[in-house]
Amino acid sequence: MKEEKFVCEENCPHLNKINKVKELEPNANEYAKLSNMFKLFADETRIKIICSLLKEELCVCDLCELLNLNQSQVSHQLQLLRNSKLVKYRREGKQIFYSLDDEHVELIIQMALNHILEEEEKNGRA
Amino acid sequence: MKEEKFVCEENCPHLNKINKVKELEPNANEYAKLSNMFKLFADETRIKIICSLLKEELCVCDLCELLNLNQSQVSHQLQLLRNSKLVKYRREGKQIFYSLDDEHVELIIQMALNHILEEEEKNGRA
DNA sequence: GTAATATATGAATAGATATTCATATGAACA
DNA sequence: TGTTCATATGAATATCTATTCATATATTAC
Repeated sequence: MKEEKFVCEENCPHLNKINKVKELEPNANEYAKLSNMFKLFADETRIKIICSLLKEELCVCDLCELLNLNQSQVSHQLQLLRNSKLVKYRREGKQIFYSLDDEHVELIIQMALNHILEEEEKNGRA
Repeated sequence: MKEEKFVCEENCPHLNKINKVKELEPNANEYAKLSNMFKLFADETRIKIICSLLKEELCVCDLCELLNLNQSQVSHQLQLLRNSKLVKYRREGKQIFYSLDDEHVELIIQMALNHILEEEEKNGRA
C-alpha cells in the first residue's frame, strides 16, 4: 500500500511549505501516541467516565449508577483507561475507587468544550 | 439494554458524590459532541493531517506527498474534517487548499503532547 | 471453609470505521 | 469541445472496537 505516489504537477508539491511542516511536526511515534490518547476520549461511555472522575473519586458502582451503565461495560472501559495510565485506583475493602491520574485531561476537555460552545453560538447566530 | 441496575450495597451508591457530579457534568448532548470531536483526532491519518494544517495551508497533493498517503485516503478524511467544520478550504484553479478553522485545536493537541512527553519522562525515570 | 458482594476478564457478536478501487466532478487549457 | 489534471465520492472489504453474557477473582462476613 501507499506505493501510489500521487503528486500533482503545476506548482505542486509546494516543497517549501512541505519542508517547513516536516521540520515542525511530531514524529511518527508521537502521532501514534497522540491518536491513541484521543481514542480514549472518542467514545461516549469513556468520556462520561472520564468527566465524572474529573470531579470526584468514584467506585465502579457509583459510575454504573451515575451513568446508567452496566457493571461489565464500566469495568471494560476502566481497564482501557487503566492500561493507558489515565486513571489510578485504590482498593478499599470490596470496592475499588478510581480517580484521574493526569492534570492535562481536564484542560483538554475544557478546551474541547469551549470549541463546542463556540460552534453552538455560531449556529445560533446563523 | 442497560436495564440491569447494578448498585452495590454497603455504603454505595455514594449518593452525595453522585449528586455532586451530576450537577457539574456536561449534559447528554454535550457528551455526544465531545466524543465526536475527539473521534476526529483519534485516527492517525487524520491527526497527521490536522497537525500539518496547523502550520500551513496545504493542498490535497501536498498532504499526500508530506504524509505518504494516497489521494483517496486524504480526500476521505478531509471530508470528515470539513463536515465537522474543523477545516475550511478554498479553490485556486484546479487545486483546493485546506486550512484549520479553529483556534482551540492547537491548544488541545499541545496539551495532549504535553501529557505524552510527561509520560515518557516518567517511564524514562522508572 | 462457605456464601455473598464488588469488580475483572474472556469470548462472541454486532456495529462502526478506515482503506481501497473505481469512477465522477469540475476547472483549465489546447 | 475534448482532454488533462486535481479532487471528490460511492461501494465493497477489511479491520477495529463496544457491548453483552458468562464466568472468574478477591475481599469480607458468617
